[in-house]
Amino acid sequence: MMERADDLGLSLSLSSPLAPRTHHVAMLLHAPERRFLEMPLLPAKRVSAVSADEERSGQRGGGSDDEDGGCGMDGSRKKLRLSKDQSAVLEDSFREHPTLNPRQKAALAQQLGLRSRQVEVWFQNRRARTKLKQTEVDCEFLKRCCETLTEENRRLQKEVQELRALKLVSPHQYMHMSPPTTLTMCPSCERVSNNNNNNNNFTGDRRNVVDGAICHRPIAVRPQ
DNA sequence: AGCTGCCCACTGTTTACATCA
DNA sequence: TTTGATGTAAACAGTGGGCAG
Repeated sequence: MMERADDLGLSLSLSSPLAPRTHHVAMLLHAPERRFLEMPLLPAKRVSAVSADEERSGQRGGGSDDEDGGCGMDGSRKKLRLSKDQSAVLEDSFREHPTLNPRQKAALAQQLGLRSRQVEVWFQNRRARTKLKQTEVDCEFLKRCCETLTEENRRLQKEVQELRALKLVSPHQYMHMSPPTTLTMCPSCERVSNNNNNNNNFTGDRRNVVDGAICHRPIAVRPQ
């Protein structure tokens, strides 16, 4: 029963102060990935489950059992389940600042009726979850990049083969052909562009245009 | 150099839910 | 259809190491 990340609906907002510090790949994400990252916060299934449990147990919201560390009379630790409201407040707070200073922590703990330690642990776990989900997103994105590049490579190999064959068969016609698809890699930003639309790599203007931005050290790659 | 507090990674326990016989 | 066993994912929490003040 592997739940997909988007089913879980965890928010991994790139606007989070956590994101730029820890995840470089996230900065490269295109629109679909962004949409995923901006999904709602709580897994709906879990929310309803907790609510049902709340109704059954009548516990929740107060952490009144926590000064003893949540242990029952027999010494067994009773697992705490945060209420929907507590979770919502914590999530809101997390979105504002993924790490807490001692004052914020104490205030939040008081507001929610929890121990500071519980708030601290919740934030630690929340950061870990965020990181895990982000890693999954990054992995998925890189996988798609790899597939795209593999496909592009295959296409270009084929094109090279065809051009070589053409060159052998009719060299004269080959000389008068328009330039084939050519990829140009910018050495500074390491991005690859298709210069079919701008042939300035092979004209007077030797600058390299990558997605509209002009880089200054052109490298032209042409089929042999 | 030792202390303290914080964070992270790892791990264990508990809980809820899905599936199947 | 109901029920109990089982597997899995998620949430909460403890522990130890690293690091900065």
